[in-house]
Amino acid sequence: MARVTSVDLAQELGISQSTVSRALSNDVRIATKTREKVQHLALKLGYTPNAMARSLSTQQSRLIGIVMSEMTSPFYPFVLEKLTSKLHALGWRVLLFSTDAEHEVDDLLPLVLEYQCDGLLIASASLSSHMAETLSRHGTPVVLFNRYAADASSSAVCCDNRGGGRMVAEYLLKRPHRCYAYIAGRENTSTNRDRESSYTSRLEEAGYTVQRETGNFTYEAGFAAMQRLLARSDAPDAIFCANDITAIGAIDAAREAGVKVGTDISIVGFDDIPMAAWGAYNLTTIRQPVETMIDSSLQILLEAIENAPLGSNLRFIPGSLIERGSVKGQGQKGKRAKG
Amino acid sequence: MARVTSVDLAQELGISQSTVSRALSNDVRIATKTREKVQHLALKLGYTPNAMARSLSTQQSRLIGIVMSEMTSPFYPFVLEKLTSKLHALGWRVLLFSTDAEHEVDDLLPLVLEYQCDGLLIASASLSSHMAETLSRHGTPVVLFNRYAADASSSAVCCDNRGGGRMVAEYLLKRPHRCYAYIAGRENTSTNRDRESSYTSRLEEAGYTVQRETGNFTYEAGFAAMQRLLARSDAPDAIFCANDITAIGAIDAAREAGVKVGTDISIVGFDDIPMAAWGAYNLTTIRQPVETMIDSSLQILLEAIENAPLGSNLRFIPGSLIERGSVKGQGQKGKRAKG
DNA sequence: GAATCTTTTGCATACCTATGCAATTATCTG
DNA sequence: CAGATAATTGCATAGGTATGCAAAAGATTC
Repeated sequence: MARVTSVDLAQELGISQSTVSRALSNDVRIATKTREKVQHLALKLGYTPNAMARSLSTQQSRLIGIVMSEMTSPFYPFVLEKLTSKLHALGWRVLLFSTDAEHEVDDLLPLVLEYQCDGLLIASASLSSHMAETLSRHGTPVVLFNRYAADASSSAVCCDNRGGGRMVAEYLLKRPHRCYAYIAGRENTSTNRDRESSYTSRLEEAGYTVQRETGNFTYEAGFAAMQRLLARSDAPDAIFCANDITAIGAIDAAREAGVKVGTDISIVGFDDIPMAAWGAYNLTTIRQPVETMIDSSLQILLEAIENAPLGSNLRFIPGSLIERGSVKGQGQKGKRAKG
Repeated sequence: MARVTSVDLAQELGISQSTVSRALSNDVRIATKTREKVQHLALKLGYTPNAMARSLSTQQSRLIGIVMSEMTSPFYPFVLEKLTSKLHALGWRVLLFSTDAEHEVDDLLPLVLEYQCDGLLIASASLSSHMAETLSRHGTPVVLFNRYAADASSSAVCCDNRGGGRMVAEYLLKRPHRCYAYIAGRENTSTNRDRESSYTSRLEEAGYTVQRETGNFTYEAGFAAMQRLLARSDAPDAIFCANDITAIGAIDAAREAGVKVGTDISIVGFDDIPMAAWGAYNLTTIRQPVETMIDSSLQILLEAIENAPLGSNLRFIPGSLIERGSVKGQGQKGKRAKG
């Protein structure tokens, strides 16, 4: 029951604890023979180093805190999985925190700090500038994923949401549409703001006004918003949704109302979650460059941990438009379900 | 930059470190005045206790390891989110490990042990008996979620998959079906085995033989399996899929082939993920009692951490059949998309 | 074989908190 | 006010690892 420690190994072999420690970390100064003896015994006795003690001694926890808020939205589990497996491969461990609403992130931070995380990654949630400052005082680097701070005080990696919104506007403008709308995501997110403002301003540039319905990035909200749009006298025939889940809800609402998506009206999403490719939806959308975004975040974060903190680092990575069947005049593109 | 420690507080106030420690943990023995002084200064200087040092001292990490394998399958993010938020509320932190294939879980365990997790929760992955033994030697309680060990050596909480499979068989038998099939999940999972064997044996009891296609719990596999089934001369008209994602793939394949789901053929899933309720699929399925399963797991795990390890504890929680529109002769039940 | 250099090991301590026990101070009692 | 009890604080150490520096052992050279 009592775990075996490096001291136990030392006693058993009649050598000092420091030698054991060095032998186990393959220190060149230790004679090959001793090293082998130690490692052999360690294996035999099932020795496991105590990471807590090590952290205390080295002042490094090898722990990365990940704070994630929309864990059940299909986009983020993928991100989380990739992040953790990549971090593991690099010898880091992941301390996971989840939060529902945005404001709770601040309450979580003390816990992160208690565990001496060497770095922090915050996905789909933002950080008060006060907390950003606390972190920086502690010397804990932080990277925001798919959000950025208004004051650009923290590093962040985002999809180029503005570029994406503009791309959608231009794509829709090229096809025969009368009337445009946007179904929003949660209002206080940079993601929603950027997608909306770029889409809207591009359309206004072209002389259109854009209808708007509220939403919150969920299926149910998309469904309801679409029903409201369809009930209008000037119902739009080109709808850009804040994300794919919302768009899918909108499609289902349209179908239920007997409106043909891809023929009568156009719906475009954002994310390219797996469900967007599912046969029943076949959704035209902006694909977030997830892998690149993940790699970028990790690169920035780990870099900041290694070297001194080198100020904040903002990176926007362009997405790409994936043409499927939910926009008018696209022909039968992507009609087949994804293989 | 240098983090402020309890020693710093002590020096600043001209008292001993032990008094600071006790004051911060609200020890009754400390005079109210002193306690307030200490807590006030702690707040002012932004003192954060060092969890590593505490763990070392108390021999408790307050860390729960969660190992999860199918993080991108829609069922598990929900589980993960619930688990972490409930654990947080109870003052525990979550160390997250993800793994692709089953065999890798063993490789992960040393890492879990290094960080002195007080308990371990393994979801949708299983544990070699060798590793189960290692854990028990270290005195680390473990609970399996939705898997159980063949030798019942570890505690586990599962949906009653056998009951679920039987329920589906009986439900389908009551309606006009000619010919039955099963689209499998990953073969080496207890989940798949239990769902299949109970379904099949109940149907065989009723004098039917059951066709079978392989799969692996994914959309793509379900899609392909359905295509193969439809290509058969004796194509089945009642298909039970190992999980919802597979069933959704199957539905899309059927539609593409011009087969009407809920009219020409019946498809039933397992899990009741949110997508099952989406208008386009409207899938009849077995709902896993997730919340109950989660609460049960935590209860068993935390109990085992508190008290001595009290042997293994198996719990099977019954699911319930959710009638929607993907089975023949159901009428229009659940035709509306979920509100 | 002494002197020098190289290789290998050990000593001592830092890291930060919690806690048993002893010591000190304050409060009470008759 | 002495003596006893209660309240409060401090001392000392454990917990397990890493690491700077000194010491010891071994190898090399002339």
